[in-house]
Amino acid sequence: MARREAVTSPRGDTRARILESATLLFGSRGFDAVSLDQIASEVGVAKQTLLYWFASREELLHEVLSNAATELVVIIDAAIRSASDDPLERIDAVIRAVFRPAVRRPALLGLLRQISRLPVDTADALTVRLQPLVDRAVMWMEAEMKAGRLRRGDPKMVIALMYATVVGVATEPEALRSVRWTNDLVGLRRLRTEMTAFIHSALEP
Amino acid sequence: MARREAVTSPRGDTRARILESATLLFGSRGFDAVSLDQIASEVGVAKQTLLYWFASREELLHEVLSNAATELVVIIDAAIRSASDDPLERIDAVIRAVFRPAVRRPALLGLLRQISRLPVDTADALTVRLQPLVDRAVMWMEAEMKAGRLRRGDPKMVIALMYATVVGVATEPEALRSVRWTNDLVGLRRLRTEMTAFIHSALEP
DNA sequence: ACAGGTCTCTACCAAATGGTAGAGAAAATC
DNA sequence: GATTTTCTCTACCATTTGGTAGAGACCTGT
Repeated sequence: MARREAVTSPRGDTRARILESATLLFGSRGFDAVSLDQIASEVGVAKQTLLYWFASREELLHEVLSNAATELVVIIDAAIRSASDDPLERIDAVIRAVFRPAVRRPALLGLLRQISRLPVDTADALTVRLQPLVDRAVMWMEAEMKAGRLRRGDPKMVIALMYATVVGVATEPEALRSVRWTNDLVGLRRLRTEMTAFIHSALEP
Repeated sequence: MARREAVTSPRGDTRARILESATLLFGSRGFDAVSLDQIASEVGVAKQTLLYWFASREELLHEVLSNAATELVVIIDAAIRSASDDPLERIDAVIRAVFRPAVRRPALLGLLRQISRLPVDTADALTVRLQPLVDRAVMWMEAEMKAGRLRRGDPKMVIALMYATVVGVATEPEALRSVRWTNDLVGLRRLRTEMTAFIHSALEP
C-alpha cells in the first residue's frame, strides 16, 4: 500500500534529495546522531533506496562532505572576485557571503565543525578541497600586512581566528540565546553588523 | 577471570572516574558517538556499574554537564577576581584562564559546543549555570563601553563574538591544521599570543 | 559470627543499527 | 512486443544499543 503514491519528484532527483536531506541532518544533528532510517524517512523513501544510491553510510557521508566543499568554494570564490581591492572591504564581502547561506542552512557550516570527529580519510574530502582557498587567503593576507593595509600579525593565526569567529557565531544559535539574541531579521542584521565591526576593528592597522 | 585484578583505585572513586571518562569522551567525540560500553571499558569496569552509579545514560550526561559548568564557573570567577581593573587586562585574564584548561582538556569546552544538539532540558544543566556569568559580563562590558574604555558596540553581541572566537579556536585543532598549526608548546604560545592581540585590537576604543 | 548495606559482576532482553538478497515496477532499447 | 536497465521496494540478518534481574563479593557495625 501507499506504493508509488504522489512521487513528488519527476524521478531522477532521488539521489539529489537524499544528499540534501543528509546534508541537513548530518550538519545539524551530527554524524553519529543520524541513522540511515532517519534520512530515508525524511526523504520519504526506503532505507534500501539510500543504499542503492550510496554503497554505504560512509560513502554517503563522503559525498555530502564533497558537495558541501564545492558549494563553499563556489560561494567564497564568487565573493572574492566581486569585491573591490580594499582589503577590509574584501574581507567584508567574504564574511557576508559565508554568513548568508550559513544562516539559512546552518547545516553547511555545521559540517565543517565536525571534521575533528571524523576518520581522517573521510575528513580529507573536505580539507583537501578547502586547502587551496586557505593557502590563498594566507598569502593574500601576508601581502596586505606587509603593505601596511592590515594590522601586522601571523597571517595564518589571524585567518584561523576569523574563521573561528564567523563559523562559531553562525553555527551556535543556542549560545547566542544566552545573550538574548533572537533568530529573526532584526537579530540577523544586528549580528552581521556587530560581527563586521568586530573583525574590522581586529584587523585595522 | 581477571576479576578484581589490580584495582587501581582504592575504591570509592569509581563514580568520579566514570564522570571524568564520560566528560572526556562526550566532549571530544560527541554525545551520540559515545556508548555506555565505551565509557565502561575506558574506565575498566562493567557497563552495569555505570548504571548502578547513574540511573540512565541521560542522567550521566546531565551530571557531566553539571560538573563541567561548575568547573568553568570556578575557573572564570577566579580569573576575574585576580585581574586588575583595566578592562583589556581583565579580558586577557579570562581568556587565558579559559584557554589553559581548554587546551589540556579540550573536552571541557567541547561540551559547550554541543548544547545545540541536546534536548532542551538537558542543555539547561549547562546554560542555567552559566547564565549569571554571561549576564555579569554583559553588564560589565556595557559600563566599560560607556566609560570609553572599550570600543562602543552592542555588548551582548561582542561577548558572543569573543566567546565564538576563543571556544572555536580552542576546540578545533583540526581546522587549525589547515594553517599548518601544530599542537605543541610553540604552537600554543603563538596561538595564545595572536588570539590575545586579535581580541585586544577588536575591543580597543 | 552474622546481618545489612555497598558495590561490582554475569546473564539476559527488546529495540535499533548498517547492510544483504532478491523481487518487482517503469522506462529505455532492441 | 520482448528484453534489458534503472530504480525502489519487502523481507531478513548480525551486531550493538540502553537497560533489567539478580547473584555474589566486600565492608561495616553489632
